[in-house]
Amino acid sequence: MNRRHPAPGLTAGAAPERGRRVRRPSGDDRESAILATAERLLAERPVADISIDDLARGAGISRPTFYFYFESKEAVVLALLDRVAAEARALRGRALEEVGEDPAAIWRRGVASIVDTFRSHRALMLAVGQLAAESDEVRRVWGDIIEGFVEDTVLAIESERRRGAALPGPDARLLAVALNWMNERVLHAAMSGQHPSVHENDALDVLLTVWSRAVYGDDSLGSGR
Amino acid sequence: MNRRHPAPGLTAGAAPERGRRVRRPSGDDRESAILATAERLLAERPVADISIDDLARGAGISRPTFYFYFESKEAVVLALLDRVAAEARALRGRALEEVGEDPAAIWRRGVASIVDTFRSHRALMLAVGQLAAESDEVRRVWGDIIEGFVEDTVLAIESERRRGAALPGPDARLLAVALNWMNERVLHAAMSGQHPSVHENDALDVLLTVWSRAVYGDDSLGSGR
DNA sequence: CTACCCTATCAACACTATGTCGAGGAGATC
DNA sequence: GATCTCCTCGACATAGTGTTGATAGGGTAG
Repeated sequence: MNRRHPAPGLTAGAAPERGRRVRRPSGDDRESAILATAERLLAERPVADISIDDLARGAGISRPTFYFYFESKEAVVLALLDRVAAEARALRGRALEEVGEDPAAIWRRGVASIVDTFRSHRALMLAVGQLAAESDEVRRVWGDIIEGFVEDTVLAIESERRRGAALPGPDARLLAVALNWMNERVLHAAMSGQHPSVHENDALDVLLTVWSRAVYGDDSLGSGR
Repeated sequence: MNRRHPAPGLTAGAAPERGRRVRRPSGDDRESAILATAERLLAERPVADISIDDLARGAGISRPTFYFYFESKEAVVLALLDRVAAEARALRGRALEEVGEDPAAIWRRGVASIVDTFRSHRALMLAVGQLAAESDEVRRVWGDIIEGFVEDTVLAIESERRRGAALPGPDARLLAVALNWMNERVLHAAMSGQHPSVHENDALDVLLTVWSRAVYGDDSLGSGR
């Protein structure tokens, strides 16, 4: 009963447990073979149509062996999500540093980095959306990621209000939660081609317009068309 | 092979096929027993935890008999959704008539009627949210309902722009799609207690604030706190 | 070098759920 | 009373999940 199962999502929620344990190679190989298979299959079809057996066979192992590496299909997706979330945080951090102190640029880059992350990992994002409906664990981890954006947003709104640039009004957190869920939903609809939706290429513009107006009451973030 | 299965969702998309066919009573009784069971069970636990067998047993029939009345679990939920959607359209229609020509009141009532519908059918709304992730059919029907709101919204935005009251800017449809998906997502999060979310009682206020600012650039719809 | 342990592996099983087939029964209609 | 249509279910086929128990083989401690 000496399983590994690194408790997916703790990585995203708390401190990452970086630092691979010393293990003989085959273990890590299998693990990444599973991850790679998941990525490949997700590009082809929805998560719901991928069985644990597909994942196992794709990685060249049997189904019971799969369970030695992951607790479930969700755990695999969560592992992929951890990597992407880390990458996204890095991207976002770099984008925001690069841009200095100009508030308009900060907002633009902040929202744009979310849009970019969705666009460059559409298959994963779609899968997470699916699974979030079924799995408490996935919903929690995804919620934690959104929570990160919300907290950034709250800080930014409050700082802009202090400066007198942003409209006063409802609790910054309420506004932040609403705007960030809007991003998530609009992007999901756009990526999946759900009807009704905006085209992928229009998403950033509309979202920014709504953010701009919701925070400042005007189009000072640009692209109000 | 003389099945009934009224093609759920067509009812929502096109003209409702009102007017029950003349059938001996037991048929309709069974059908509504299934519907009632679904409603009862949905109030207790998530759709995913309700099997077709639960539905059948709850209605006092066997599983194969269930299939005589509905194609699947989704079809049952869709049937419930049809009823609620009709009711919601009526509510919305009445609310808007009652309010005359005052634009601010129209917006407020329009958004409020959506919030109310969510609140008075939370179990169903949650179930639809779950199933929309898995089933194309549910996603399509739900999308059609949202599309209805979007079209109303587009008309209202364009009319307010013509009057010179609303800000010009991005295509009204893009704005409408974003705002309506925001409603959906924020309300879902609120109803399910997903983290992060706004409290159910705060939802209307925040949403209205964002709508107001996105359309007019100010809090002219009131409740900007 | 041998006995032992620990990691890794899978065949086989137990279980749960879905959807279908075919054989009826029971009222209405001819 | 023959027939038709609606309705019903036992029994089956299928597909997926998760677990158990047996085992192979590398590392290592005695």
